[in-house]
Amino acid sequence: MALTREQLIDAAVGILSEFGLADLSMRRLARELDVQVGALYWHVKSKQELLVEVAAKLLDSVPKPDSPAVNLAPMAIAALLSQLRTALITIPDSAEVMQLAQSMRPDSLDPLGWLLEFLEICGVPESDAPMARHVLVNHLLGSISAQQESLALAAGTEPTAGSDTWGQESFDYGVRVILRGIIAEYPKN
Amino acid sequence: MALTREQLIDAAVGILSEFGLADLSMRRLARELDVQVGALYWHVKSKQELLVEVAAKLLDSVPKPDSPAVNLAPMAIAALLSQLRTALITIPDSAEVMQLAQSMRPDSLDPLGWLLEFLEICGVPESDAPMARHVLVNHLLGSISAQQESLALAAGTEPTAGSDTWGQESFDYGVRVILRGIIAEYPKN
DNA sequence: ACCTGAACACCGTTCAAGT
DNA sequence: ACCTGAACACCGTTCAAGT
Repeated sequence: MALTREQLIDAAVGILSEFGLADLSMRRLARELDVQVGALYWHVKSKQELLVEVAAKLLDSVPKPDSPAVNLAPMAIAALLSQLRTALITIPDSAEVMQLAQSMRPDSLDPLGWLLEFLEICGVPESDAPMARHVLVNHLLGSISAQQESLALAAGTEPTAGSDTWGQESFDYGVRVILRGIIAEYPKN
Repeated sequence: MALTREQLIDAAVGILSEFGLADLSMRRLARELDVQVGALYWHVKSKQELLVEVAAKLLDSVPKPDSPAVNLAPMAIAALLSQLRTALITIPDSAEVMQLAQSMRPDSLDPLGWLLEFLEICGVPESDAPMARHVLVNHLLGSISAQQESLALAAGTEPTAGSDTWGQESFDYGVRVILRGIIAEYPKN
C-alpha cells in the first residue's frame, strides 16, 4: 500500500516527540517508514515544508475555543496560552519547530486565529491585534524553549520534584504583564 | 604563526555576517583560515561552544550604558533595546544564534546585566527582574528573526523603500506594551 | 603546544530508471 | 503514480601521528 503524505507527517511528529529535532532527519524518517530516502520527496517538496506541516499538526492539539464575554476575554487568553504551553512543553524542541515554521511561512500561526479574535474582544483594534499576538506568541515560544533546555540539562540530574515551577511561574508572569500592558494601551470606550 | 581562539571566533562572526548561519560550518571556517578541520578542535571544544562565543561577541557591540534616573529608566530601557535591535538586525540569523547560545548557556545574556539593573530602578523587585528581562529579550529576539525572514523573502523582490517600517513599528509596540505592563505590576511606593 | 591526514558516521537533495 | 538505487556535495567530531 502506498505511502501517504499524512503518514509521513505523522511519522515525523512521532520521531520529534520521542527523540527530538536532532534525530528528525529525512534518512531516519525513510528508515522508519521502510522506504528509500528519495521516496519522501515525492510526497513533500523539502524538509522545510515537512517541518511546517509538523508545526501545524502540533498546533492542532489545542482546538479553537468559543468566544468569551468581554470581561472574561483576558482570562480566556491566559488560560488558552497556558493550555498551549502544557501541550507543547512535552514535545522536545517544539518551540524551535514552531519558530522555524513561523519564519518560513508567517501564516503558520493562522490556527491561532482565535487569539486575534479574543484580543479584539479585549478592545485591541484590528490594526494592532497582529502585533499584540506576536508579542504573546514570542513569549510563549521563548518560555517553552528556555524551559525545555533546563529540563534537558537536568536530565542527568535526579528529577527534582516540581522543577517545572520556575518555568511555569516565569511564563505566567509574562502573560500577566503583557496582557495588562496591551489592555492599558487602549482607553476604555 | 599559530591560530588563535580569538581569530577563530572573529572569522566565525565574519562568515555569519556575510553569508548567514547556513554557511557557518566548521569545514568552511577551516578553509577560510587555511587549516584542516581538526585544527579548530584544539581551540574550541565543539561548534556549540563556538556559537556561544559568537553570540557573546555580537552582544559586545552595544556597551553597558550609565544608570539613568528613576523617572527616565523606562525610556532608557526602550532606547537601549532599540539600539540592540539595530545592531543585530544587520547580521543574518543573529537572533537564532542568540537563542541557541541562550539555550545552551543561560548566562549568555549576562552582558545584558544593565537590563536587570535598569528594571530594578523602575521598581521591579530583585526576585522578578530576571523574569521581566526574559520577556523583553524574548520580544527582542522574536521581532528580529521575524523581520529578518521577511527581508529574506523580499530579497528577490525590489527593495520596497522603507520596508523596515512594519518591523520597527511592531517592535516598538511590543516594548511599549511590555514596559507598561511591568511597571503596572508594582504599586508605586 | 599546535596542527595534519584520514577516517567515521552521518546529512539534504536530485534523478534516471524501474514497476 | 509511486518508488528504488545511486550518486552529489556536503556535515561535525575524533584521533593517531607528525612538528
